[in-house]
Amino acid sequence: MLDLRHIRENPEAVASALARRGGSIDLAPLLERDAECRRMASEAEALKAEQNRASGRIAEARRSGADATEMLAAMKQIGDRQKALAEQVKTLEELVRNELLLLPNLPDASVPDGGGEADNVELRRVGTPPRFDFVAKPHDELGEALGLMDFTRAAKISGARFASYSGALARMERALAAFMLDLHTSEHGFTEVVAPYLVNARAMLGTGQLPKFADDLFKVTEDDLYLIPTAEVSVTNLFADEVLPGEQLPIRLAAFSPCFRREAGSYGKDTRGLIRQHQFHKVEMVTLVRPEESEAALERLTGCAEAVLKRLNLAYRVITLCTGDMGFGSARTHDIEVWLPAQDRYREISSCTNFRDFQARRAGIRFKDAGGKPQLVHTLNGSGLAVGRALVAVMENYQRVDGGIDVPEVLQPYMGGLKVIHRP
RNA sequence: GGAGGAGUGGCCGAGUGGUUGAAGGCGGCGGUCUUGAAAACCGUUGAGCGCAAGCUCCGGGGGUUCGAAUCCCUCCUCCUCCGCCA
Repeated sequence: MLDLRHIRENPEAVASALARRGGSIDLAPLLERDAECRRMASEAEALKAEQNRASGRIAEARRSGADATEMLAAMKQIGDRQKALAEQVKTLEELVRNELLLLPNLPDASVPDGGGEADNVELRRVGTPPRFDFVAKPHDELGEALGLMDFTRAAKISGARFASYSGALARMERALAAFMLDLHTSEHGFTEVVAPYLVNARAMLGTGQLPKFADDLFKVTEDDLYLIPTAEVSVTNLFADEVLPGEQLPIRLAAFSPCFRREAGSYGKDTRGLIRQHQFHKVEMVTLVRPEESEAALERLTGCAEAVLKRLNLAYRVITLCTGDMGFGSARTHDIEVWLPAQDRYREISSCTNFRDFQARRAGIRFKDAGGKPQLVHTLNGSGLAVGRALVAVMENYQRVDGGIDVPEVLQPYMGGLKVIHRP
């Protein structure tokens, strides 16, 4: 959520920053409503003040045994007017807030302009894509040929975009997750955390999934809970409505969790294989920092995600998303894309974002600065990494001519020393 | 799921309709004392909105009243007992 005061004071700057994301947003109606709201609020406050003073006088009169009936009648009227006015203020405030909740974050000045994917800027390429002297197969073909991946049976019980895999592939999923968590906790200073997979609307609002993106979420209507699309939601909201002691920052948490996404509007995209599923696993890194540290924290976070790919010896590139391709709450995002031989291109495997105070304002996450004043933190998060897609990358990059899959060295200890996956 | 109890400031805890944003204690901060520290003593110490006056906030929402932390309704959370259960 944007700072309403900042919009009031810099309407043109905000409008032009928002325009960089594409589309056009007219802030005038919002500002008018806000001004109207504040006019009425100060009127209501004046009435309330009068009421409070009179209340004191009535109390005094009562004590001294004087007659207060006249005052009572007068106050009744003022009270009614005050109440009506206050109600209108509340309605207006809610309206303003609801509009505010629909505004995306302001892109950082350093973010490249652009309308979509094509305008993203590549920062660096790391590693060399492997060369095969045979035609590289897609992971789903490899998996099914190995008899370890089954989309048909998964569809039987859950429909499209669900998968089942077994044996060494299932174990590799677990190995990848464990490897990632171990790396982040032992070398990158993250603390591992388990948090709820079902959360309430307040949490979804805090990180920005609601109210705008309800269609992307699975909802359990019976209990008014949502399945998390990423652990970012539960982990970040762990600190909602808190004022953290300044010395606790930075907070770095890593969480493994399943993620659930309806993928509404992605019909026909990535219909084969594990790339785009309704349910997948991800290790998520969440960082809470002081405002002046968030820029550096984004680079650090990106580096932590990259470290996983380096250890797995997978080729990747890092790109900065342009204004038109960034997520709703993002001020600046780096995507990491891993090389997929069968697709002959890089595909997203991690997204690292600096939200600045956008989420903190929605969720109410603050810290006490040196002066003892509560101030909004900056929040960041990044995939470290998407486990399903990491499995895809390993399968495709480590495939053998015989249809087997070599197990990356760093994963072997997690797989009982297994070096090659063959058809059982 | 059933029965009962409770939700007050960073924490503990008083407060059952009238200057109570809220006694007291702990903790924090500042000071006195001390070579220094501890102890003791004194002072100070919530947040949001507003240029300010001022207004709001005692789990959330609603109601009664001139006036509510205090009364009523409702929801949520926690605790105890019973039931069920990975």
